[in-house]
Amino acid sequence: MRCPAPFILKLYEILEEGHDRNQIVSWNKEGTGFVVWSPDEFSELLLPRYFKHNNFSSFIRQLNTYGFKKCATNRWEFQHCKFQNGNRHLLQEITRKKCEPSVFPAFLKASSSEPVGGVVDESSDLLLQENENLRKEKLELQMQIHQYKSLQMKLSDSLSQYLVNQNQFRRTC
Amino acid sequence: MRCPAPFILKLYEILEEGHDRNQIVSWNKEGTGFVVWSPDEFSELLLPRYFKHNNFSSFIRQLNTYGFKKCATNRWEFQHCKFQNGNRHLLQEITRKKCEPSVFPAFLKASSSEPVGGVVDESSDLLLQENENLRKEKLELQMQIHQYKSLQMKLSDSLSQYLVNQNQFRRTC
Amino acid sequence: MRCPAPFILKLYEILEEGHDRNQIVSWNKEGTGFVVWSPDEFSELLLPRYFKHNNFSSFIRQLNTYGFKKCATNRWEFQHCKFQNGNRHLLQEITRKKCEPSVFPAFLKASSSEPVGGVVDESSDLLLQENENLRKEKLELQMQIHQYKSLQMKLSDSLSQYLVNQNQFRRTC
DNA sequence: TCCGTTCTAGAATATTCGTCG
DNA sequence: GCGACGAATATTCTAGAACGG
Repeated sequence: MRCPAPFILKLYEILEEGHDRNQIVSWNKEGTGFVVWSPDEFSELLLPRYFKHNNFSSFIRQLNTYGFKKCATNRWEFQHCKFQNGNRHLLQEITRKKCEPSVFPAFLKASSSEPVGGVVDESSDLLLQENENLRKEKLELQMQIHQYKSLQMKLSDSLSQYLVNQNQFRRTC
Repeated sequence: MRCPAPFILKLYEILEEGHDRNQIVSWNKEGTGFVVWSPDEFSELLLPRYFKHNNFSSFIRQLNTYGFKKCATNRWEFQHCKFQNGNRHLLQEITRKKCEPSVFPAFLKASSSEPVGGVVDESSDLLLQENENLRKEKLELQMQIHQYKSLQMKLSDSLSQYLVNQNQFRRTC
Repeated sequence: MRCPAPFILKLYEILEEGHDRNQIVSWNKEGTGFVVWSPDEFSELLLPRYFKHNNFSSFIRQLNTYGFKKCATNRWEFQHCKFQNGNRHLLQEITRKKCEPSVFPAFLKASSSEPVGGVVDESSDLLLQENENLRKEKLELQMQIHQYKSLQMKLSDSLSQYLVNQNQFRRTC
């Protein structure tokens, strides 16, 4: 893994650029988490600078997605064990929680690693899959044909209409 | 389905609010599609008003996601059979394409839905029927294509013939 | 390998001929990548001089084909480890990515060409052939559709172009 | 065959909305 | 109410696929 997730990096940068915005958001005393002191100002001033929205709840959703936990009842303080002041190198260990359906990768791994031989059901399954594909492709073709049909109509209309106009023009020219 | 997808609705509204922005984007003549006449201005002025970005490519990605097709080689003109000027009620029929990461999910679904009891003959029988259907549908498609081919020929002939006449007309005008 | 790929060479030349076009595109500070500062001007002024188009997206596609990566979220900055200011001799190491049909197609191909796992039912074998034929026929259909699509495009372009000329003609007639 | 151009899709992250305990 | 999460849509970056020179 090369670099931290974009969201994590931006969050860290927001805290790095402290200045007088410490009254809006800052690391906690121990540097083991951060506190949003003023959700309103944070949402209106800082969020739009770093993200494509100004909703505090969306920000919270991202925090949860990356495994941050709210760790106080009376203020907006969040923690993640790998998110610490001064330890930028830990950031890349903070990943999305997405629990990967994992049915898939597992299947791929299995099919590629072990010889497919011997299991009769698999061949039938493959045929099913084959037919599934064919059906989908057929739908695609039908949609394409329909579109060209529309275009054709449009073209035909334009042309005939133009011919009419043109004849009138000739007469009056 | 209650109302159209957000993206579709916004797209329609952009075109509805024509005014003098028709030089940036507008319905085509027949109202069966739309043309982005100036991608630059469209990206800088209109996109940020309706979406959270100003990237033309992101806009294109959304169009493709909802099944729109580019239908001209020299302009940014797009069509979708359910996207027509004046037919707002059709918008809700425009939906996102299912991701179905292509072949795999289909395979998984098929294999999981079937009783794993190794009844190969039954599945083979089903596949036979499946193929039968596919063949019939394919014939349908071929007939359709033949029709459009004929129409196309006529159109092309008319147009070229007209161009010839027109040139003669100009000379003698 | 003798000389760099044409695209890579042109890209390098564009950056070499800096002048006052640095406001359109230039090397980054470190010379480890480049930034397109003004995609609009870049597309309209520079692309046509070096390539056969003026589409920014086509330019991006080429960059990706050769393994360049976008390395900033707020600007069009791209990097490739072998693309550095002053190191012209590295350019020939930048090559097109090989198709590498990924895991999937390979698996599918194998399954369709030869009966998997050796012992497969006769009926299944027939179905395999059936599907093979269906696939071929589908390709035929696609080719036909593509032909009509091309014709359609040309027709449409011709017609619209002609209408424009015609209007001009009328005014001056 | 390889490269370039175009159009569309895949895949990952981001944003929004709603629900559940 | 509240904190966490699922799911749908949106945005971004990269790749697939077809065609043509």
